[in-house]
Amino acid sequence: MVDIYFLTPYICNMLINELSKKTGISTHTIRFYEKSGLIEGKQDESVKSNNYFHYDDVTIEKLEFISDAKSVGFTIKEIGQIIDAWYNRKYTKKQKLEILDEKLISLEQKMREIKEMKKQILQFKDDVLNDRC
Amino acid sequence: MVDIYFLTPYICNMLINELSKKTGISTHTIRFYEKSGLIEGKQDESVKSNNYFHYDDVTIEKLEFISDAKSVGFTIKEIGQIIDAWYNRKYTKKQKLEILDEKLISLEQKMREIKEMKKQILQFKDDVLNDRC
DNA sequence: ATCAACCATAGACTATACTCTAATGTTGTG
DNA sequence: CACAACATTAGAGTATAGTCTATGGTTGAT
Repeated sequence: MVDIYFLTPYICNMLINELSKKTGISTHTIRFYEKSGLIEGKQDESVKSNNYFHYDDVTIEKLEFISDAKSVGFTIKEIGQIIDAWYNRKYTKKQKLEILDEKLISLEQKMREIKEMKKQILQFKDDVLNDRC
Repeated sequence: MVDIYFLTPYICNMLINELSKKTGISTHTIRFYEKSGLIEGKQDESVKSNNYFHYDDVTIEKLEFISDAKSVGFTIKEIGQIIDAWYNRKYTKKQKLEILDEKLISLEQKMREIKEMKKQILQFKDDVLNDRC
């Protein structure tokens, strides 16, 4: 009997419920992300009795990346571009690097915006403390 | 004749079209923000022939703040809380400082998420450059 | 006085990102 | 072998944040 784990690229194989528990993202939302093309489960061809999707550890990483990205204002579409530039074969090497560089620039911009906001909120605090508002 | 500008807190008085041009935000969106309670124009009581709203320079600052905040993932509701904590009288001093501190913590969190994303995208670039994807 | 360029309100419409329900099938433990 | 706890798809419903249209009034330059 051959150990299947030597034959698959999957370190770990889980169904959607386990993936949901490990990431804190609901199964509904995970399915929504899958329909949106951000992640991808695999059906086991050798099992004919069901059509369950299996997910690996990379999917957990992707979902954590998606959570971070959404939290700082990236859209599903933008997140999809990043993931595709990393994982997908539909782009050339050059295109991938262009997309990733573009997103790095967005990140720098967001970082500046956060610093500006922080400065302003500290000023607001100062205004409140000194009864200027 | 008394100069009205000595009697008002307004440095500059403009109508919605000028405000739109100065901020790059459409008049529709500005009105939407006004309905949402983020900004507030003032009608000139002495003018009976129209009901035009007038905006001051602080409104420009607020709109720029809103743009930054939206860009890094804050919702209208959260932005409203910040602006109210700064400008509004409906909170006590203590409540205002609590809200502002809470938002500073959100900003720190977002900054961490951005740094994490940056690290990952740099890794993605490395993967692409070394044909690991 | 005319007319383009503005102003206002109300409400319909759209896109995004979920979130939930219904209907139905599968698995595994007592 | 029952049945709780899982799985699937399709599609409806919701919240958020605009975006647009219609209708009607005002302003200011010619």
